[in-house]
Amino acid sequence: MESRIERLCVERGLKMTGQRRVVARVLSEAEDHPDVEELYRRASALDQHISIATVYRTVRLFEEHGILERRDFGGGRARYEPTEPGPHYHLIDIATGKVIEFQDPAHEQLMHAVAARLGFDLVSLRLELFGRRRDGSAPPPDRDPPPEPLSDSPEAGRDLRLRDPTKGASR
Amino acid sequence: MESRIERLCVERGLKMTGQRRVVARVLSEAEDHPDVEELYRRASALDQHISIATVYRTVRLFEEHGILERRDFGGGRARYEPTEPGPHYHLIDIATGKVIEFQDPAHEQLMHAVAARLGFDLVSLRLELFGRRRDGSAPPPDRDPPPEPLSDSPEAGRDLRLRDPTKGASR
DNA sequence: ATATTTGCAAAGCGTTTGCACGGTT
DNA sequence: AACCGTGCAAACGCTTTGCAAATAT
Repeated sequence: MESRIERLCVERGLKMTGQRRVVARVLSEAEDHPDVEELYRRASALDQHISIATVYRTVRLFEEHGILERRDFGGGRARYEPTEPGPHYHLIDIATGKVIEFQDPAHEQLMHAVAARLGFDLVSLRLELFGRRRDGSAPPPDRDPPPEPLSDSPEAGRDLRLRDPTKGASR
Repeated sequence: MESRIERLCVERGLKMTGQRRVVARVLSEAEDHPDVEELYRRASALDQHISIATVYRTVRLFEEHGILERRDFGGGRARYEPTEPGPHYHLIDIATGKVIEFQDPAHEQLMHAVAARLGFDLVSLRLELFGRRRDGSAPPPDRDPPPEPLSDSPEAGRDLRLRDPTKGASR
């Protein structure tokens, strides 16, 4: 079966190799924001004939073609998610590392206004919220229209930079 | 002469060595958001007896003591600035890499509201604007109350990740 | 048939660290 | 005097890359 992302690749004229197909499929099925190592793990499960170097090359390629978006939630590794139509942002649960997506058009307007006030046209912006689940609030609250799609992902909630005491160094 | 940051160090009981004094002074005098290499360069100009490892250790120490804040404007290297009283954000000129600081209390409220809507207490957030100077707008516009302090800094305006064609790789 | 892609292992970058030495309190 | 900070160079973690073999069009 042809995955959604594979279809995008073909549309954009990318040469489809076996490993690209696998990565495309893994990405199409991802509900979260995996890093390269995680993609490699999932891809390997489907097809042993993939090296991590190829995964790196593939995500870069896909990103350059607008198929994928690279995110940096702190932690030193890039995270990826398929490009979605509208802009959205991320709230990271610092206790679990879970990532919740949300939109906020009002915020966008505000940032355009801020940039304009400073004499700039806003080209892009980066926004991430780090929060702690309110105890007393069951998992995601279920307001009228659900607060927007959500997704989860691994990663210790780290605000600054990594500092993993289980390993030697870090960056 | 004792620099502002040196004073903070003493207040917090840090042992003041020659190299820490120099780094403290460089930071006190910085109007921008230098990375470690730049700090090292400036510190070396004042005192040869400093190694870059010490600069790394010192900024980490200062950061752990709340004297310094680490920033990540993309580009793969951490940038530093002395801790300031209120929170503020950064707009990066993608043409020049210049960094302009701004505040926006309204934005903060909004983000608290967003987090609350999702069932979270906002612990911290990361916000950076990337923009292009409006041609037709002289440098920073001079509205009633000046649009807030500004500062500049090196760095190619790169949104994604580094990709410096003058060097081999990058991350 | 030919230009691209892959795997492997090595290199690169920013950052941290082990160790012996030197300076601070 | 005891401890802590420093310099050097080596190690680290993530990512990119050179090269020869494999593959897509």
